[in-house]
Amino acid sequence: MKKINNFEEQCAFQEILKIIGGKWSMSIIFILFSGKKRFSELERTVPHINTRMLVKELKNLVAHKIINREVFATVPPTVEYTLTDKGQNLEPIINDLYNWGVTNLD
Amino acid sequence: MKKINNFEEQCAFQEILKIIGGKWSMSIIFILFSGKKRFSELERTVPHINTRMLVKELKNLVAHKIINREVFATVPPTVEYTLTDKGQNLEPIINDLYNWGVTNLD
DNA sequence: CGGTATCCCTGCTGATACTG
DNA sequence: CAGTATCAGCAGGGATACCG
Repeated sequence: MKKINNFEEQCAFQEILKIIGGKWSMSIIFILFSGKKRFSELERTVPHINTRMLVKELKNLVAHKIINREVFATVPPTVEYTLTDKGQNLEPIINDLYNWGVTNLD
Repeated sequence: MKKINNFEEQCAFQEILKIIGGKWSMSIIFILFSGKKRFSELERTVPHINTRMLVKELKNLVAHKIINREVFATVPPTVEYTLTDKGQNLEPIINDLYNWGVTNLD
C-alpha cells in the first residue's frame, strides 16, 4: 500500500474520476457486485437511467477493463455484463465511500 | 459498518459524487491532508485550477462540512482552510481509491 | 490577498425514434 | 433484446477583468 506523497500524483484523481466518477458508474458497478446482469436488467435496476447513458457508461467501463461484456448468439440476442478482477477490487472502496456518505452527510 | 443491500441506497452514490466527485474536490482534500492551507497556497498547489473553480469547490466543501474556513482580519486578509472530522474520515478512502487507480489502470 | 462578476463555449445529458 | 442515431438544452468549466 503506497502513500500519496507528491505533487504529480494529484492528477491521478482526475483520471480515476473520469472512469468511476460518472453519474451512473458507481450504481452500475454496485449492481454488478451481486453477479452477472443482462443489459435490460441493468436498465430496469439503475434508477432513472436511460438507454443511451447506460450504453455509454457500459462502454466506458468495458474500455477500462472494469467490466466484461459477453455476447451470446441467441435469438433474441443476449448480452451479459460481469465485473472483472479490477472491478471486484472496487467493492470495499465503494462500500467504504457509501458508508462515509451515510454517516457524514445529511 | 453497514453493507449496501437495497435499491434506494444506490441513489446515495449520486449525492456523494456531487460532493466529492467534482473535478477538483479530491485534489483539494488531498492537499489539506497535510495540514491547513491558505487560499493562495491552494491556488498554487492544485495543478491547473483557476480562481473561479477553486472558490466554487471550496464553497461546496465548506457547505458540506468537509472543510473549515477561517478568516483572519489582517491586512492583507488571510483565510485558512482545514479539514473537518468528516474530511479527515475521507483520508483512508481516498488513499485506497488512489491505490486502486495506480494498480488497476493503465 | 482573497475573492466577484461576466462572458462564452464545449460537451454531457435526456427524450425520442429507429434497427439488426 | 440490445443497442444506434439524432437533436435540442443547459450546466460545468475556462479566461479575463475587476473589487474590498
